[in-house]
Amino acid sequence: MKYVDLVIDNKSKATDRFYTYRCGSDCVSVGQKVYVYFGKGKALREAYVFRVKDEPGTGSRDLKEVELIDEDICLNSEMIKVACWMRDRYLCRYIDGIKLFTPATGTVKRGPRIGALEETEETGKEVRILTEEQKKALDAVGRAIEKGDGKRFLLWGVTGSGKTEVYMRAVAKALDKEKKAIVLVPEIALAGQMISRFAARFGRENIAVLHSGLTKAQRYEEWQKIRKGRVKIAIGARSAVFAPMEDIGLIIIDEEHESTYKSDMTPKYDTVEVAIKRCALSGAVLLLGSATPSVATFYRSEKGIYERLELRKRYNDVELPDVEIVDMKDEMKSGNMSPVSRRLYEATGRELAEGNQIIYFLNRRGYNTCVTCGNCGKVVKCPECGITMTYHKYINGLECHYCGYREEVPKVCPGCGSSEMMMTGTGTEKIQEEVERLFPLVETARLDLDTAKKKPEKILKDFASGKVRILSGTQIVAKGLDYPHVTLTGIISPDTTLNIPDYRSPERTFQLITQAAGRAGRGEKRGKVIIQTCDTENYAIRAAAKQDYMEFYQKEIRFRELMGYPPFGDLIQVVLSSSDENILGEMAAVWCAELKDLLAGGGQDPGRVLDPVDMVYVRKKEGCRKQILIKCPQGQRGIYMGAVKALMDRGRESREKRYTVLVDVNPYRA
DNA sequence: AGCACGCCGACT
DNA sequence: GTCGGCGTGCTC
Repeated sequence: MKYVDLVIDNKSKATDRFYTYRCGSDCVSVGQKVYVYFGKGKALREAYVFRVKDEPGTGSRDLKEVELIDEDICLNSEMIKVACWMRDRYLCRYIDGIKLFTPATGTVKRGPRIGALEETEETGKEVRILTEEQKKALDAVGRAIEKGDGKRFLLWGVTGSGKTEVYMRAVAKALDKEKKAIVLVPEIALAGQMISRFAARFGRENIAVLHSGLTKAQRYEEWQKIRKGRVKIAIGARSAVFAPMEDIGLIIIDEEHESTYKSDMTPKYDTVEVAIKRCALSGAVLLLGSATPSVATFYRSEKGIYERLELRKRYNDVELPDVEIVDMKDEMKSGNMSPVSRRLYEATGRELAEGNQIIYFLNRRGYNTCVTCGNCGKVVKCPECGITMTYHKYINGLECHYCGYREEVPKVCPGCGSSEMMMTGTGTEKIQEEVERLFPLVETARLDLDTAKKKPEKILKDFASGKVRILSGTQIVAKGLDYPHVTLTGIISPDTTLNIPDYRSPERTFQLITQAAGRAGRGEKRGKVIIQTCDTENYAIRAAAKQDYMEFYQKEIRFRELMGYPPFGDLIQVVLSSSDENILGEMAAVWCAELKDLLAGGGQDPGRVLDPVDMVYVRKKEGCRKQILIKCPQGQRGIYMGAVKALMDRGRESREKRYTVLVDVNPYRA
């Protein structure tokens, strides 16, 4: 007879603890899914084994018995440990962590088999000769895999320096050691390319794919392939970090700095942190890759927490583009009200005359980004989310970019009734219109979320064939595009990203400019980049113009240290929401005071708890929201998270709570 | 979260 | 008398 500590699968926070059951079967192990009767319920409930014991332990009460063991879904002790760790790190429940490791069960709808889904273009076994830098990087990673000591690397490689080739060879080394590998990409769209290249090298049958775009049946099938050890490589977006894999030798995170690695759903985990944990538990090697590493990651590579491997040389020795900054304040002063500066206009004309192609980049969809009343100054906001509505010409209406809510443009101000409604702020639609006006003789196109939904292939095909000469768009054009005839990139306004009130705005701006600039000059001819900004002296823009990561990093890291921002500790965001403004204000004050008390009692500086502030995004359903930010210094995580958790548990005991609490560690936006 | 228990008012 | 409303409390 064995005894097991179980975690019951339900939606309650109150049952987030271990329950001891008797188990008749001796072959029960940690991580197993079982079925039990729980409480007064008469239906079988799902549960997971967290501990297996020979004695029941304290309290001799009559225990219930495990009714059934699920043979198909079994995790292992490493995964259970990760779930336990996540509970402390992200203040979620045991079961929230477990659920990430399990395939969604329920209605098993048979979708198309994955293999048939993408045409795996077997590009042949093209084997490139490694550069010296690639060899060096691969040797270091290979040695670590050999040792299985859980070492971590940052592969800092400029675009076109051959990171993927290093990834593939590192995976090959892991396979040689009878180990397996997980490869993570920032989004589903980029998984396709990675899968194709890995499939060509390792064979499609040796690869499983995991991402949120799969149907339940597909996900279940891929999950079992991994769980049963039938594949040695798992590729996918962030959720693939929970691949149910044993004998992991290597986890690769490509484009490590991308924000998509932070989950927006509970538990709000950070994929890199989870990967670090899994590697530490299994002795696997972690390989983070980026051309523009996050400041936090680079700091760790400076401190030796990650070993830094550099790929500075681009294939074919492609020259870096020539970058120019245009001051948009001067443009306006001299009467040019167009979002396209004279310099950019001239340069575009020159490149067109040479027969080249041009990309205009602006990180904002829509035509006008703001509708304001000229009389009372009121801005039209989404009734659901409270954020500014964007005017789209192609639907001739307003759209909320947060929830998708649409409405007509009000003829008169909903606040004061004035008819002086003003449309301001420039988005990609307006840029496209401006480009058509300025260059009426050439074919142009726009690529952003709106056009990508309809006919992305056609736009890309027309651009690839050279039919379209000027392509304007959002992030999509800054990312993967690789066309040799693009010689000029116009960065219309990095200020939109820079002016978002978030401590990482400079970092994101630097990354975006670098990415966008990387689109120009990928062929024979040297590229040119024009950055239009009102903030010509800004360090992020200056450094990006020089393509000098180190200069940016050194400025930024000093600022972070001064402010106590990551990587110098964690930012804990406590979000309180309520339909009643008074209750919210009251509770925010109480939480703030009690957090300060608790921390002061633990010998901490209460000044690290910032006063509650209203949040920009206000969903109507949640009523109003306030956030309290806590700057937790390095090494004090336990005390700080403990204080937050203590308050959350206490709040649960008080019966009538007319408000809700959410906690996000190092949120995407703070 | 379920689910049952229990205490109170309305209707057969 | 007893049916059913939901407030309260526990789950190995």
